[in-house]
Amino acid sequence: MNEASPLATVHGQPTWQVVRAEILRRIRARYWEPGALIPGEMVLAKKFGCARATVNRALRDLAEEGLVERRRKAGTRVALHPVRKATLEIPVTRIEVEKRGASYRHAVIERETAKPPELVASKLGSGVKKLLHLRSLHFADDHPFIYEDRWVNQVAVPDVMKESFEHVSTNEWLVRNAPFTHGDITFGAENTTEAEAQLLEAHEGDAILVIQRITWSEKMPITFVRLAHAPGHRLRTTI
Amino acid sequence: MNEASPLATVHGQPTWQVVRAEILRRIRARYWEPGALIPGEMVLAKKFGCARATVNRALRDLAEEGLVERRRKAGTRVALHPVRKATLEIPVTRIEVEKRGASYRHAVIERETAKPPELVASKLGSGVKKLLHLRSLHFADDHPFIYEDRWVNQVAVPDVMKESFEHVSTNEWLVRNAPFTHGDITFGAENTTEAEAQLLEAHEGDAILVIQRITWSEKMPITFVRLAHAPGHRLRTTI
DNA sequence: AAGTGGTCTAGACCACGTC
DNA sequence: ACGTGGTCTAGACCACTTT
Repeated sequence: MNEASPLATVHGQPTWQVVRAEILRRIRARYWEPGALIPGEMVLAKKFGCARATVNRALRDLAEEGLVERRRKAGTRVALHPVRKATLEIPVTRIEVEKRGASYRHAVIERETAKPPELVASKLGSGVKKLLHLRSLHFADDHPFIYEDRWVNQVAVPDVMKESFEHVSTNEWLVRNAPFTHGDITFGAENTTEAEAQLLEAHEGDAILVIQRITWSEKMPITFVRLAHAPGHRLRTTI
Repeated sequence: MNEASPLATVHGQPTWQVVRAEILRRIRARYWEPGALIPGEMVLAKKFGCARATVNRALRDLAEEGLVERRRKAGTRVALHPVRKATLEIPVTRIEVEKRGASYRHAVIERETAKPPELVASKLGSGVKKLLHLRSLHFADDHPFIYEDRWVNQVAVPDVMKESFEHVSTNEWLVRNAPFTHGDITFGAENTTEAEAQLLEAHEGDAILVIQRITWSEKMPITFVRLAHAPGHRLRTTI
């Protein structure tokens, strides 16, 4: 096991990635054990024969992935409990359907201005009164794909009242017209109610994946949406 | 709307984040519309009164988030379909339970060396023959939390045969003794079978969140695991 | 008080992809 | 061929913490 080889002889790859890979190798080989202190950036830079900024880039990347923990003055340590992070892409429904090679279509089932149920109101904040309620279905190749139940804050997005959403899905329209700054998402499994089952062409009680999302623009809540996916729907990702 | 203010008068925040915020503001304000070409790094650097590397850092960050698309020679464009990415943290089960303020305990239900079902075998690759099969339950405050069904490749992790997993969960042991390089994850909803329902103290047919994970060390498959969560379990994250 | 990472700069060279 | 982003460097100053 080589100790201090000045930059491994790898080509094509940027130096910081080579450094990153070498540090990763040492961590995995237990050369630096979990919880152990890794040499400082200047030391590593000299060892690898590169600039400190390059080592910094490598370590910063590893820190973002949760494999090392960095603190000023305290130094860099190998993470005790490397929390792996899986990133799920949240595309617009139309794109998601088309990516599966299916044709997309959507239909608005109900559209009303109404008082939200307590559950929705509490999540959006008590100050939100005027809400547009939209229920719609997204289809993939004419099969129900997602049943969407959405509440939109009219104060945050006044233009929403002018749009029928017959040609553009609410989802896509909002991305264009009311970009959000941040949001909360929860993933869960639920048994379909009779009504949902009918809409999704499923059987009552079928297990479905339900995603709830609330988005804000700064401090102003924009929308709450509950997406009930057809049975069998799966989310995939890699780590 | 100020046009070319050399660095906004924001304090405490690193310059690259100020630049990033300003670019983000212009995108959201439609100053640069979706699909539009953003000025080059050198131009922006001069406009903001900072070094090109600083602008680069800001734009690189935005690119990673999917808000802009960058290509050499072609330049930087505002993304047409900003794919938001939600990052889910995948902690060791024990940590996840303890983070909820509950006490953790686990129990091995079954342990055998067996031929995997076709479904598992196909996912791990046909070359994998010797597998350890482990079924176990994870408890939170003595209530079933996750039912785990796991297959471990004995060739990749020979030491696995020496461990009883009565004191350390397989999950945690593998993190220590067989770190993986990458993996696939799928999230789905399923109705519990009668057997599962009994283990999870649920009713047959209850909707549960099921996570399947396959991990590799380079090209060697390490383990396949199916995690059946107790009814009502939710994953949360922010975007 | 001192050491470590965080950031910034000015300049340079290079790789890629468009032209 | 040429322009843009990608990377690298050497040096500097600063912020945060631990000692």
